[in-house]
Amino acid sequence: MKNTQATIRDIAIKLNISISTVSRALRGAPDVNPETKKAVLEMAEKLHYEPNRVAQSLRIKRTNTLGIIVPEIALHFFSSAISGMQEEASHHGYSIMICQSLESYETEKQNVHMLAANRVDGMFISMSSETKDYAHIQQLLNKNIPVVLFDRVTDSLQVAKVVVDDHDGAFKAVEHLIKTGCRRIAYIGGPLTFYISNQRKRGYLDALKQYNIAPDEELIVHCQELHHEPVERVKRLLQLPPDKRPDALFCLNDPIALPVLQMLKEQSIRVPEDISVVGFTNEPVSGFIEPSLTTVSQPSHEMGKKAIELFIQQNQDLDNFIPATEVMKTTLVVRNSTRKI
Amino acid sequence: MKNTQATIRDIAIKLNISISTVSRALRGAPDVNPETKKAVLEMAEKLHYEPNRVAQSLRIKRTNTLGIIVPEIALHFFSSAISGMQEEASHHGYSIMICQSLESYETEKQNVHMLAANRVDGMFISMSSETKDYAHIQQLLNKNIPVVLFDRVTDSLQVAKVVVDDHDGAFKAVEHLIKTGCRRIAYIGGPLTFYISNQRKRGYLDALKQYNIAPDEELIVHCQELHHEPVERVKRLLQLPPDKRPDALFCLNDPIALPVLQMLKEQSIRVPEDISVVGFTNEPVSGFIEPSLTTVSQPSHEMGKKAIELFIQQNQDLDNFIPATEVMKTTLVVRNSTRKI
DNA sequence: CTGAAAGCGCTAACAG
DNA sequence: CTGTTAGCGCTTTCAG
Repeated sequence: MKNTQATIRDIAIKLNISISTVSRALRGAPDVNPETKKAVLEMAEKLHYEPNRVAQSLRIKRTNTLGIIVPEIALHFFSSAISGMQEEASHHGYSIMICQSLESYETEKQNVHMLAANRVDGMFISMSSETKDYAHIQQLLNKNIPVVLFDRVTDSLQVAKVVVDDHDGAFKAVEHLIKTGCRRIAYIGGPLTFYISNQRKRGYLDALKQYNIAPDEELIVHCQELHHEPVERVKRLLQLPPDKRPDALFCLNDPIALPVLQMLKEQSIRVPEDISVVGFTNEPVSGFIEPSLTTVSQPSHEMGKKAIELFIQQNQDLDNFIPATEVMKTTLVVRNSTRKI
Repeated sequence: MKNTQATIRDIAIKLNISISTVSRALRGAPDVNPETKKAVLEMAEKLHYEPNRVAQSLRIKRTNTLGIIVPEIALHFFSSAISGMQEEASHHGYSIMICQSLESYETEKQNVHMLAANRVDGMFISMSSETKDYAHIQQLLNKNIPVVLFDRVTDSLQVAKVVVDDHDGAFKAVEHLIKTGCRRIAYIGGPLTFYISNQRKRGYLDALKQYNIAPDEELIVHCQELHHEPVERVKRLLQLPPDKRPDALFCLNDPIALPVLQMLKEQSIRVPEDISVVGFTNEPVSGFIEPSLTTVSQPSHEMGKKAIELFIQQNQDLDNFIPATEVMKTTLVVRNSTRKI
């Protein structure tokens, strides 16, 4: 009593016709007698027939399934991007399979293998902060499996990408800090190998330069780990002598800025009077925290949709395909963690 | 140049042995010459062989894939539950496929069909608020596809379930309101057919009863739609004459309570001085909003893990399996949207 | 320890 | 318009 699932064979036998006719009828092929077709459809309904996509996939060498790898499903930026992908994918008849790397390079590699073994038709990857070797992804390309990177990307790979203009977003954020009177602006970033962190750092440095503020190495922090280290590093910055101390913090992202804000509150350091704080991403929490967080907003849902669109385009014209990088605009959302102009 | 993927056949030919031997070696079967095995493994590595799970699945009639259907991926409760399922599933060698119903019954049905067509080994469903007919799920059971319902469940189906003690959570929430001096407590719920809404309503009514407060039908609201309607309905409640007006709102969940809180702020109605508000779920935002929201916390990540565990158990002992309902404990999180005792 | 052969459920020529 | 046939890549008897 295991697999009670009906097959086209069952339908064929019941109707005393061949399985190929059933197959054709089911798929709505043009050259099939309307009566036969009707009979097949009715019998399928009656037997609760459900096409076996596994068998189909094996035969047609396509699974109509897309694989997604993100660092952490539960982070709003990613769940929102996934949601966008899911919607767009289902419009095009694709199912999605999801993995999380939990910011581990090894897990990410395993995820890639698992999805490859499942023969997904394409992979959508936002890389772990640990990842600095891209052989596992290059291998997919060698096997002609389309890859779209989003948000957490790298220059080392010739593939379609969906990113925001990190440099521009960071520039606008830091410019805002400068315009509101901050001069000793610290950058709280991620690992040195972390692409988006470096892009945002470049934007930070360029803004300083434009306003003739000399960067101070002491105020540029690279965290290896993003959960606990940032708060500790900021604490250390606050212990610098008064003239060395930062008067603003530009954080790699909101998940870093929020606990920092929390810590400042605990230490009774006033924001923005004593120190300004800016994040990146615009998590839903950020608008509600007290003081609300000034941040750079990324269109997560749209980025997800766009990633799928890029894949669809690429598939339509496989031969002369040039990997496109879609750069989406960020918006500076000014709230209360920075001073008024 | 399409599928450059190596197969066991390729390995067999290169090594001049039979494909069955390759298959055995790859799966680490016991009865295979260590030398042959070594050669096979090396050749597999060399050819970047990746087992074809599609073919495997067709043959062994198991896909090692689990299907998940939630109303909305981007809601924190669900993305957190999914994250828990993903982790637990991958421990047991399962991949996961994800769909969202977007609170639509029709979409939910399509999702079920799609996952069934993909021959997932089990389905994990949190039903849409629209769903009041369960034939689509009953059909899965008839086909011996294990189903685990979580959070959004129903009594009408004999399946494994993971829920929180909604009645108890609601009771505690309302009891807290009463103890802090509220007497005209409104319940802002979902559709009459929405199981969890009714459970929470029961908890609400029982708390009133226990404290000898007569329920007032006027204060019990059932919203058909959960995005805009609740705020409108609360506005109407506030227009009641002073002696009829509620002094507290117990909301079905945080996604309802938060916009309500926002609206009260806009209307300069003080919380909790003029009116207390309690939610359910404990979204991350809820602790940060001003005033922070008193709510009932659900262990979303753990619920996800538990759902997978239930499925694994069920699979180990298919014959004498009795569908278990796992009831998890909620915690009342007292914050600033309710008065102090 | 290894090979031959059958078949999972379906599609796609090809022939009528 | 319909049936026959040959696989897709893999596992699994059954013989050696």
